[in-house]
Amino acid sequence: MTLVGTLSEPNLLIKKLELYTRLSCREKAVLERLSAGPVRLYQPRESIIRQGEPPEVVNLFRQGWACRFKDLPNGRRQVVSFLLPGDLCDLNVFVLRQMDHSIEAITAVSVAPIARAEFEMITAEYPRITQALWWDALVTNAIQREWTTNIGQRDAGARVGHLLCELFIRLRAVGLTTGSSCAFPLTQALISEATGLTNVHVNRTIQRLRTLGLVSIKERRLAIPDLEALMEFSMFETNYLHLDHEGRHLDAND
Amino acid sequence: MTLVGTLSEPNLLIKKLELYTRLSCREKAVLERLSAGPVRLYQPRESIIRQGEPPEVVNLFRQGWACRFKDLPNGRRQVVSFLLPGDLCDLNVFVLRQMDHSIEAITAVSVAPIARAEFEMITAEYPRITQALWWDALVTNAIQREWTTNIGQRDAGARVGHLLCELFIRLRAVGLTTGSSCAFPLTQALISEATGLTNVHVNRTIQRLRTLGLVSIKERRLAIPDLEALMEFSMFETNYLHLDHEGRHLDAND
DNA sequence: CGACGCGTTGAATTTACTCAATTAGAGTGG
DNA sequence: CCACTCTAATTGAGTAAATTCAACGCGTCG
Repeated sequence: MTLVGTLSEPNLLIKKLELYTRLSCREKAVLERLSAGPVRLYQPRESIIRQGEPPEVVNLFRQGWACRFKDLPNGRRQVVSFLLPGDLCDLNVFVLRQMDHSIEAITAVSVAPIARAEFEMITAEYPRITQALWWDALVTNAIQREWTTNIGQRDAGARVGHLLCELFIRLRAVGLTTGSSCAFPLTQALISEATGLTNVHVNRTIQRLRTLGLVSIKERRLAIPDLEALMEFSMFETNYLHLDHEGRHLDAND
Repeated sequence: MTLVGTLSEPNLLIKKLELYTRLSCREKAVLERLSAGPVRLYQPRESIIRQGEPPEVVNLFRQGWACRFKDLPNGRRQVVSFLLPGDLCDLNVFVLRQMDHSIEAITAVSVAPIARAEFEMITAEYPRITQALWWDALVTNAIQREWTTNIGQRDAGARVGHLLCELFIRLRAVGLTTGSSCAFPLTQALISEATGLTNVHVNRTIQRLRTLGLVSIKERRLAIPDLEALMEFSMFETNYLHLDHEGRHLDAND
């Protein structure tokens, strides 16, 4: 892990929270400042935090992809979520003593660590932001429930398709897609660890999705020519992502 | 659903929260009062809230078992968690506009609905309780991640065994076990919906666990003669339940 | 070049599913 | 008390989905 100075990309956390409710300029400025501090950089495959360690900061993911996973005694592991730019993790820092899972960089990752004091300042003084952070945490849970459902009920084709839909839509929500495609750094091995399938089977499954014209993955990019069709095929329903501005009654005016 | 007056059982929410941190007498009194109001009763299989509806109250489960589940377009459903006495659900009431899952009674269930105002009073005035409620919410997430892992990585035997370990230990944590056994109202069909297996396969799996002397389920009771052995068999590690008094630094003195 | 990561393929095997029928038990009403 | 009904548990046989194991191709990088 490397520490470097300030970066200046668009703040995707703000973009994401505004899917829930409109923030005021002042609130946005506060969030900008939060994530404008020094940044930690991680290399692909580098560990960000490990199972058993105490969490120390709230991490805001600025660039790159990471995954949350659990190791099992038999040597296998389950990826339980993917962390994308704009995502927050480890809100448990203020409560839990030790991590029950690990987080690891997939690509090069830049993270803005947010200290406890800053967080408490926000929750004390900016109720609308606090509410939006709650929304984010609850959506994270909803995603976790959907993953349970995905692995438990869908066959390999729909299961992989569902994961691809989710990632595409989450990326689109923060503006990281271009038309019907997006950057896609996941290897088939990672997809298999996330879906509970073997890498061999994932390979054959993706080939089938390709043959059906539903997806195309090449050169680290994912293209979904007909998202509606893939959603139908994968029994994907967007509601669990709660992206339809559900906090509109709280919208700021300025 | 039926409304009835006050009941007086031991308050399992308090018991559960004290696994995290010791509460003061005053705090306990507040929590007692919270859940001492009128109670809602549900019959087995009765719906408590349905996917798509807006959540209206925070429900504290006082008696009985319920399950949270998601319906799929193909008619199947996935049970994503079980709600036991002392559990809270639908903290999302203040944030999300619509439920992305349903909740249904398994046995006869009695629930104490907690209004928004009461909740806000607590978070404003009782930081230690608030912290403990956060702990509860975070543990709920940790459980959801473990379920994802369970379904994704363990074979049928360990998967069912793991579920039984979890339920037993959660019940034990609130004092609802007797020696090595506990009430167990789940049908094999429910177990299959929770584990992503078919009921036929669950049946054969439980028979195997029985033959191995690991569990015995009869007359709506579960007995686990050697919990250590079942945990080993199921690759069960308790850490994700965060039951070891992690908030001890916050303990009340009186 | 050689090592390595990643994707791909084949063949055999196993786990879990499907479908259908049967048994057991609890509860109901005549 | 017994027939009737329902739900839940159980069994058997055939099938399908996914796994395992092993090997190979291909591009990148040191």
